[in-house]
Amino acid sequence: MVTITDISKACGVSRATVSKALNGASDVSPETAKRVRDTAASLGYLPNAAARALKMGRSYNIGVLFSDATGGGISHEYFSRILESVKAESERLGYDITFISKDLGRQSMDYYEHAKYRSCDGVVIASADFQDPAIIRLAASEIPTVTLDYSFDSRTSILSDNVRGVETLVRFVYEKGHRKIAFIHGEMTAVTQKRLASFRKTCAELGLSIPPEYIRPAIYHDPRSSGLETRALLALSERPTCIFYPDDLSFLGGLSELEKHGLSVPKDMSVVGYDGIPLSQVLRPRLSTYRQGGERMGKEAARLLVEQIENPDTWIPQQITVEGELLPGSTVSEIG
Amino acid sequence: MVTITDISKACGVSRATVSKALNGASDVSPETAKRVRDTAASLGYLPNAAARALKMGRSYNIGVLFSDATGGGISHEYFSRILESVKAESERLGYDITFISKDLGRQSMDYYEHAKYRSCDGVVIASADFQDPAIIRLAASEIPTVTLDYSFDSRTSILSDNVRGVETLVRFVYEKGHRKIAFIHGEMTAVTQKRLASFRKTCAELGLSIPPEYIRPAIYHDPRSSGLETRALLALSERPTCIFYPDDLSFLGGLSELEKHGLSVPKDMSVVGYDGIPLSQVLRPRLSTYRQGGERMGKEAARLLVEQIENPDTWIPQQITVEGELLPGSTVSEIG
DNA sequence: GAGCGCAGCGAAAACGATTAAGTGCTAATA
DNA sequence: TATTAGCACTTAATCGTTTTCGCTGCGCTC
Repeated sequence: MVTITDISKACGVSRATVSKALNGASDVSPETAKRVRDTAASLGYLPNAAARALKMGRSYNIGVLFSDATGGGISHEYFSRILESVKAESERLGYDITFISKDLGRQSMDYYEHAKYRSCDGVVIASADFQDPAIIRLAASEIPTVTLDYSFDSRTSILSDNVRGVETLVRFVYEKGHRKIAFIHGEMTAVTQKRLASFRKTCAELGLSIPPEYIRPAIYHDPRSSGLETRALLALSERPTCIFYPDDLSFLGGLSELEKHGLSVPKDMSVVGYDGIPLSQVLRPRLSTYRQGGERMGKEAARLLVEQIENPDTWIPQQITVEGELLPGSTVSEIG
Repeated sequence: MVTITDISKACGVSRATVSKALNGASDVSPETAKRVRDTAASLGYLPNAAARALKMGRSYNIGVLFSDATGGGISHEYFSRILESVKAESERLGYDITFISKDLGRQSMDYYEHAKYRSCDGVVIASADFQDPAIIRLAASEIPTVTLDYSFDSRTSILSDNVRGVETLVRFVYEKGHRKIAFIHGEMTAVTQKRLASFRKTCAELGLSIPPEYIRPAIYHDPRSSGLETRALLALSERPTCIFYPDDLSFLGGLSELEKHGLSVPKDMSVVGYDGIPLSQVLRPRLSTYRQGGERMGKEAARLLVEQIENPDTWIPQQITVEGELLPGSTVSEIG
């Protein structure tokens, strides 16, 4: 491994000067700087991130936290899109990313300890159980963090506009003439609460009274669970004309249940999804859904985290909401 | 930050002893060891990964390489499943994972340099253009590597059993009575070549002669492209009775094209996919496909990489093939 | 010619951990 | 009794960088 010392010997200057030259310090002559850079290149010098991190207390490494327990694992479209854009933007800004987890090997660490151990300059909390004390500890620590889809007090967060998304969808189906709208939702997280509240509020604004049995709990990304709720809805004496699903994938569970009952979409039943994953636009009929701005969210998360890392003193926590867009699709029929 | 020095002061022993006690070295008395561990715990000591890496030349960090250029980005089911299992297994074995890329910030590095810079103990090459000189350089370097779905000479690799997978599917549809089988394949990578060769070989073994126009190039994970090829197949004077798609997602493009022609699956046309992503088993009809053992592959990759890292001298490169399984589904009809 | 400022460079001390070599000490062996 | 062996610990060097503080000469001013 070629080090700064090798360069200093080859150039006949001190290690201090080499370091300064390589980092563009002002007190080294242009000629020396060039000579140093040239020999560094010809020797194939690479800085040593560990030594740097040790000395500077900065690792140029940011942690990403995906706790799969909540079912928000990497392999869900929405999260992998976020991960990909966090990665791309971080790298653009000169930071690597490392996954942060509980329990590394036989050492048991919590998230905060893990991040400290790797001296992460900051952490993106992408998907987690926000009630978990370990998450709360991390968010309350001195380590810069950005959370996605949840706001801790006086910390920076990026939010998908769930309120607006649901409102947009409700108004969309309302305008198509639907009045009996059912809402199948996921587990009761902060996100779900917002969506449900928005659903209720928008319905109220539109003068719709939604019977309680139209609002049904299911599980995100679980077609089986939403299939069961669909069946329950179909068993009602007064069936809805339109069903909201917790996400695009859940819709598929509903779809097969509808088909079992001989109902076709959208002729006999209108449906909408949520997320706008690529798949939803490849299906026939194209799903009516709301596309969350995952890549924008990931990019903003990385950007704000780095800004916070590099300006710790002047940093003011922000909550940014990233808008999505309605994908009209064709699973909502014009009625009445 | 509490360091080993703080502990040594609190305990009245030298830093060396603290280090040894914490790492379970033999030449420290049980009592001292306990005292050190206790004060370490009470002080909230955390080792510093950077200092460790610097001194030991081992970072307990493994690099993961996903170059999105090839379309094998993180957000495809198959790859995110692999990523997730690589992550889980690595963490179980005490290693963190960091993404390796070209170009970190304004520094331009190739993969090898990046891995060196972060002193990764090894790299999992999960998805990449294996012709890329930068990849070749990495694979030829002294850094332990494991590649997925590609074998470099005398390096360890994990392969999906593409040959067997395609053979299984061909025999499956053959037994259902199909004789006119079309094969839409993805870009001509090593994997594609294997699949195509297996298709040809199995057909030959079964005495089927496949007209050249039944074999059509498309693009992986691109429903549009496979839709076009489907259209071309339907335009033939002698249509196939069964179509192979490059992957499950591509099938959806074919499906919508078939529907446009008023053909229903599997009544008028049988189809099979590849990958066996969860979605494929939620669709109605359930897709007949071959499920690749992504999580097994990721797990094996991590396991073998760590084994290689920890036994560099006695390491013998291996090629492991991970079997998948047929998901019969119901998109292949019984004919003849 | 004394005094001053400045540009360019170097010496040396960190950062936090590991580890080879060495130091006393007690107890067992020859 | 002298030697050895082993235990439990310490000393000090080391990994590759960064950074503070000084030092040296040079040119300029008064």
